[in-house]
Amino acid sequence: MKAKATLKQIAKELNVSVSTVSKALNDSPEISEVTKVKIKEYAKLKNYKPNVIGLNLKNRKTKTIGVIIPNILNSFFAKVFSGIEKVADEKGYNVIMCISNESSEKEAHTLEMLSNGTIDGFIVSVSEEAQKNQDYDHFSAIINDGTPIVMFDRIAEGVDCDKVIVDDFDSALNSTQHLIDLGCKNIALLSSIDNLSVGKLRAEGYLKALEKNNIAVNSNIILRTDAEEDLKEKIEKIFENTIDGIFALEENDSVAALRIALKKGFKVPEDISIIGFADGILASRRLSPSLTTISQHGIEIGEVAAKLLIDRLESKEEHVPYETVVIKTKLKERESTRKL
Amino acid sequence: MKAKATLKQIAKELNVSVSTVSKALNDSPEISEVTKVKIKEYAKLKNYKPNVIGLNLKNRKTKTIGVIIPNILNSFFAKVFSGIEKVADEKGYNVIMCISNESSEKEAHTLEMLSNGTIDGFIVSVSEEAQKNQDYDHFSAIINDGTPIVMFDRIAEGVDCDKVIVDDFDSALNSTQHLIDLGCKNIALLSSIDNLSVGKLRAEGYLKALEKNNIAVNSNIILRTDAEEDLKEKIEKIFENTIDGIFALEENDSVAALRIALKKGFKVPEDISIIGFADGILASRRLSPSLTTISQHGIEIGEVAAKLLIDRLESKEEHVPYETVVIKTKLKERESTRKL
DNA sequence: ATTAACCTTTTAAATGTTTAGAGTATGAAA
DNA sequence: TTTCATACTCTAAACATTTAAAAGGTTAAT
Repeated sequence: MKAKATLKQIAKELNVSVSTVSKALNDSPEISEVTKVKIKEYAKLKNYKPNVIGLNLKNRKTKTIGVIIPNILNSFFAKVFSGIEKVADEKGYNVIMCISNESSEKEAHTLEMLSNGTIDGFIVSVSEEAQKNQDYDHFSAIINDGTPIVMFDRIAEGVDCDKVIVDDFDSALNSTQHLIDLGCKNIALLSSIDNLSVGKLRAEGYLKALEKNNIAVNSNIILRTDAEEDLKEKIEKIFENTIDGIFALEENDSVAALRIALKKGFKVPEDISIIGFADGILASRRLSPSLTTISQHGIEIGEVAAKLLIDRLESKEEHVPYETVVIKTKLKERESTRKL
Repeated sequence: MKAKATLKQIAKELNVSVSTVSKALNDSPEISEVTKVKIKEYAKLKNYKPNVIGLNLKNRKTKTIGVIIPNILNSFFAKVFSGIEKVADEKGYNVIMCISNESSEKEAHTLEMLSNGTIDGFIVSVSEEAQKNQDYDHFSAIINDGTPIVMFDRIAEGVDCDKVIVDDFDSALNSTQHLIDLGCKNIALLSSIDNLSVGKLRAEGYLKALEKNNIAVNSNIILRTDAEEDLKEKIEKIFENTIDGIFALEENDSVAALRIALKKGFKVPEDISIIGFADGILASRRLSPSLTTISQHGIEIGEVAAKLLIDRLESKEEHVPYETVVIKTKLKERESTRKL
């Protein structure tokens, strides 16, 4: 492990001052051609690369953004991340990634840790715990300290910052309407994410669609929970009622519903049509029958979030107003719904 | 955006020197109780947090590790990453993540970028392109410069560094043997990753099992390719031969094989048994019938890799010999294979 | 009273970089 | 020959931190 070349070492070796070396390497007109050539050649020989930390200290920025997501194994978040990484890379930014594991405390801790110089700004999707407890003070504190945050998907209503969301309400409304248009009279709602802001919005969209079509709400075929356990049992209970349509707010819910429907001998889509939100890539489109899904454009969400953040970081203006970008979802019709 | 508190500002405000403040906050015995209390209180009031970059420059390390993986949408890599993140977090390290997108050039560029002070060490799974071209110089260069690298899964044979691998050869051997034990006489091999080191090793394991059991190699039922396109067509061609077992080297391959088998009217596992390597979480165990898989313990791989790297970073010894840790896979018997 | 010992604080250097400003030499113009 | 501009290089400060070493002051011991 040979010591890395620094300006200081080069300066000493060539009997010039550190600043001469710096200026020569930055091609300053103050330095004579002869000296420049000499220094540049020597630097190349020694494979000199400016030390990033020295630069960071000088510039008081790091060209690094911190991403905090609840869980990388959820492929929606993985997709968003890949969008972030793509844009960050294009603009010369690094990405530090932290997993909150849905813990409010780890979220807060990470914000604290990274905001003291390590990163220039954050992109965050709020942890379940923080959403449940409406515990958003750690975000406000960081923003007040001057570190910008962009939130996506799971956002904190009260916190003033840039946000990127999916049109959860509208797409739930439209999807439910789609089921109604297909002739479904008894549409079950399956939600295992009723603790999340997005879950609530989607459920509201469903209810709105029923209301618009003068369909009475049947609470026997509505499952709104936040527990992972007994999901199967709970869904099976829903099946004890008459249903001809299922609207699932999460990929897990729709996959589980499909399996149960098939097991109970229903024909999909002939007897029951199923539409579900799809976080992921793998499951839904590969099942038989493949699931009609509402795709959430995870990659695009990530790209937009990264652009918002970097634009703010590089803006000369002090007080750019905060933006909320809504990404439109798209209904991907597959085999689990009849054709109109 | 109020300016963040620094030692300098505190020192000025309290009319002491910067070093007094530093020492007081670090609880140095050199400083009197009175002064300590005064400084600590003021620092707390101003919410002083030491600037990490200043520290990094001083300590010449950043407590940050760089992870370079080919693709975060592949859930095997997502799993490994979550293992890395977990250990890193426990030991107080941050993780910068970069996606190589299977590009050798981006891989090299990332190594270059980050190795000049930003990170203390790397964890890498080699890009497809680099593996194809045996283009590993960028790794050696970084290691020579004194930045440690730990490679996992897709490793570079010639490069001297810590490695974490799965026992690809042995597990392919054992899985094929398992199919043979089940009575399969004509076991097809499906590989769409024949360009990767792991793909080659697994194929060799398959061949070795046939050899051991004196089963002639039938090249008509062996598919070794590195192209994603026409995978379905290629697999369908394999089905034109007599087969009663399928050994798939990648999740995609096994899922595709299952669908095709079912479509062609085969009963699984009665007519054909299927075993596949499983990178992911979602697909295989949810299909009907669910797939028997070789699970790769992605999270454990990540944990071990992170431990290896951090141990090396924090070791006082200069020349700790490099290690190669082999993680044992496990056959998860599900519905796509008969019971013995 | 002198000195040693001690306690507390400050100075200065170090990490690697940039850059404003000062300094020096050379050549030309007056 | 003096002066001035020009061309080049160097000094020093800045970013935020730590720490060895020096310095200042008090107390106690000889």
